[in-house]
Amino acid sequence: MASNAMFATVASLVGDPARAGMLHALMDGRALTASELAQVGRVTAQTASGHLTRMAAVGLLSLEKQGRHRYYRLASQAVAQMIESIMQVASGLERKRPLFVGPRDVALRAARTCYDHLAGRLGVALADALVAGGYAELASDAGLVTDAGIQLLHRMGIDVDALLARRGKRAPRVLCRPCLDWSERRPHLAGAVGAAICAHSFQNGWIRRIPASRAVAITAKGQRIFREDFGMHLE
Amino acid sequence: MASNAMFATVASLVGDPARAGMLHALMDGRALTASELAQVGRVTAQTASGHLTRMAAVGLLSLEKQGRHRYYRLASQAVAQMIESIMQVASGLERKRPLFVGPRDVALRAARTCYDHLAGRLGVALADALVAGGYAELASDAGLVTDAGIQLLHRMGIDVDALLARRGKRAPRVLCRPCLDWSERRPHLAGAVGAAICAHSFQNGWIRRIPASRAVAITAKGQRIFREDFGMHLE
DNA sequence: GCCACGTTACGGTAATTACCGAAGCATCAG
DNA sequence: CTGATGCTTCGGTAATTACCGTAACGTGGC
Repeated sequence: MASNAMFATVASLVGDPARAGMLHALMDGRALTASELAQVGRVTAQTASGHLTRMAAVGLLSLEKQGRHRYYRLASQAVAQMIESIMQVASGLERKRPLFVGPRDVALRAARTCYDHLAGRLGVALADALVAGGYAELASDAGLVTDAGIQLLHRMGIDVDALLARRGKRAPRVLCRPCLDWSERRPHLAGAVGAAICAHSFQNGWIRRIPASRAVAITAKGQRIFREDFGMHLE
Repeated sequence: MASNAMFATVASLVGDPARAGMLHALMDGRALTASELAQVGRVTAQTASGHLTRMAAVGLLSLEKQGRHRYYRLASQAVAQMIESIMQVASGLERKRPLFVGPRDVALRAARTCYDHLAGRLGVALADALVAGGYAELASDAGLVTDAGIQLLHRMGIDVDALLARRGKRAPRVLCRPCLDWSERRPHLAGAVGAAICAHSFQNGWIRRIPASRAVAITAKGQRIFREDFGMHLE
């Protein structure tokens, strides 16, 4: 098969520790500058520049010039899903050896973004609450939002119909993708619906980003809404 | 984060051309001997042995000794999904340059297995037929089998209820996972239901494996059943 | 016992590649 | 213009690692 070479190229690019760190940092879906990425990759600016150029040339990253800054981001959702699935395997394999949890990990495990949706205990709790309330059904393979769920989201200000219309065809049911959480080992809500909820949570100030991290903090307002409107149990 | 090292290790293992070829060959879900894998990786037996030992040590592969043969297979479905997602990215990036299609690719594009389910034009046609007949609904994120679909599968001899019971909880609906086909660029049926259909197709002689390849051939019996019972359009 | 076969362990070699220092561009501020 | 900042290009070095030849180790057949 012809694509075998490109397959190895892609995996090989991801396989370098410095580049892996950069990609990891980009998993929150934001665009970062070359300097920031050099920092998270723990290499000098020159080395980082080379890495970034290569990844952009192949198409893993997309580049946006802005003044004297160069913002790199993941090129597509497919790339994010690929990284997610590798993390999935890696965390599964690592579980066999003793695992130290640093202080930064604590925040990450509590709540973080996974490219475009919520993950960590927050993400899992959200998924659990939606399932418990009959708003969604979630299996390991796939999930769907029930009519009650569509109404709930609409009340919260998320127009699911517009979401579907934007994606072309109007499906008879609102389907969503489950994403197995690497820290909680439980599925949470991904896909278009998960992304919409995450974006809406940021816009309305329910959560905010913790600087220099993929972790997010839940605001007081968010605490109330998640608890009262979604029926979530945030320990 | 601690798992960054393992993340890079995993991706790095997949990133070597020889190992990539081996993993690619293992994507049909079968177990292959070290010699066979050396052949597909285009390396000598000694080199292959080293590769295989490393991948098994990390946990990407599982090993089964049988007489003087050593059978290696993908360690888990998670590994298969990871490879699938990398192929996804790789084929998307490669599409930009002219692509020559070898004679072996023709068979692969027509019908092949993707770890545990059907892919290629056969897989896509199956998915299309199920959707067209109202037996399934398939979005890019997720999919589900309708009641009519459950009945159809039951008539064909696939007990969906048993399938769900085996997976623990009985979900209110039969959900399934869509898998974007790298050759057809269209979703086909994966997940538990996809795997069951594939296994059943082999057992009942609707399809058979083409030796030394992930490609499968559709038997005369299969042609008839796919066409008449499933309503598929095989070009 | 023997031989054939599949597989693994141990050398040395060759190629790849990540890395940084120094220097060169580009952009913005003054 | 001058300086400062962000980023890239170039050159040389060091480390990693894939590879194979040879040899040894198991297993099964005779």
